[in-house]
Amino acid sequence: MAKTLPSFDLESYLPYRLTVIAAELSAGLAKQYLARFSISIAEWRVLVNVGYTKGLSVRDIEKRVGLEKSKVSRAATKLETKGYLAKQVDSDDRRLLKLTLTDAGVQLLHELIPIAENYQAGLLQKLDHQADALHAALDKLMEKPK
Amino acid sequence: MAKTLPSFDLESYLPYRLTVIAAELSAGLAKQYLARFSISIAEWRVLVNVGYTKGLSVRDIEKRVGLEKSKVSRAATKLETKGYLAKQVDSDDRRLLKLTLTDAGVQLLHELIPIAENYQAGLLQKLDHQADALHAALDKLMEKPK
DNA sequence: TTGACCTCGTTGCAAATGCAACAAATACTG
DNA sequence: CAGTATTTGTTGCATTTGCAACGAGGTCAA
Repeated sequence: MAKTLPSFDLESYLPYRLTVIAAELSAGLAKQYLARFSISIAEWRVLVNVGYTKGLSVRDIEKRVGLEKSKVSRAATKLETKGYLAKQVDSDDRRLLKLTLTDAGVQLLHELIPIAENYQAGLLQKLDHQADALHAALDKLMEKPK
Repeated sequence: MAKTLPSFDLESYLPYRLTVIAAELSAGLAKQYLARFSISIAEWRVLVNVGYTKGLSVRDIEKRVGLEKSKVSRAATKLETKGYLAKQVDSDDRRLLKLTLTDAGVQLLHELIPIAENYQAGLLQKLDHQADALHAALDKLMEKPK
């Protein structure tokens, strides 16, 4: 056997690298902070989106955040159960659900946002002055193929 | 109600951005290519690692790739079932498993690597000349806090 | 050598996930 | 209009996941 393999550098393979790093960052945030509030990452994302754009539907969030609609649906249901958001049928298009934060949801965000900002601040510090370059590169990566 | 929320920019929030992008890239690769070979992402990672460093153990891969050891174990078992790799008890330390590609595994990598390279090439093209900057920033992000 | 402790890989189990199927609502088409 | 097709959110179900527990092997000190 001992056939030669084509050369390949896994360490600089982008899908791999980004996945590892993203998982690490999300886990760092979730396990240290969000877990204290019994909030999952999916719930956190839904919460933030609903907080900053009122009346979003499940589908809107699916598209914005890249979460499966079933995941959004279940996260929204949990948040509703916990009293953080309210579902309301859209009167114009009754298939749509308008999601809105309750007062408790707003209150919760007031607690979570500083934690998130703090985490981000730590990351930016590590990045030194390269944050802009990082975002620029990520923008490029997300461009649709022409 | 209508309480004001602290300002927060989800779009530039790094754990979020990286997660979305990483998921998109991995899905792009997996759904278009790996799926054809009935290979999951975890299996693909194990395969590549075993291919390029012979005699790795499950624990080695766990550390290198950031996969749960149970995930590595199950991926390795599947690859073994499919005939792509062989498990062999280390004679020096009989707790360890040495993982090695079979000929079929080498053959499979010969098919997969060009596909992966091609995918990466597309990403690099999008990145234009910013690939180095991206990697440099990711390196910074991964630095251990001092 | 014995006994306490650590490490490796696997597995049981509960929870999370993704996908397809579904009902309800709306849009389109002739 | 009627009838068909599409969209939206939920749910059933099979698969995947992460964690803890386990057996087997190894280490170390007394």
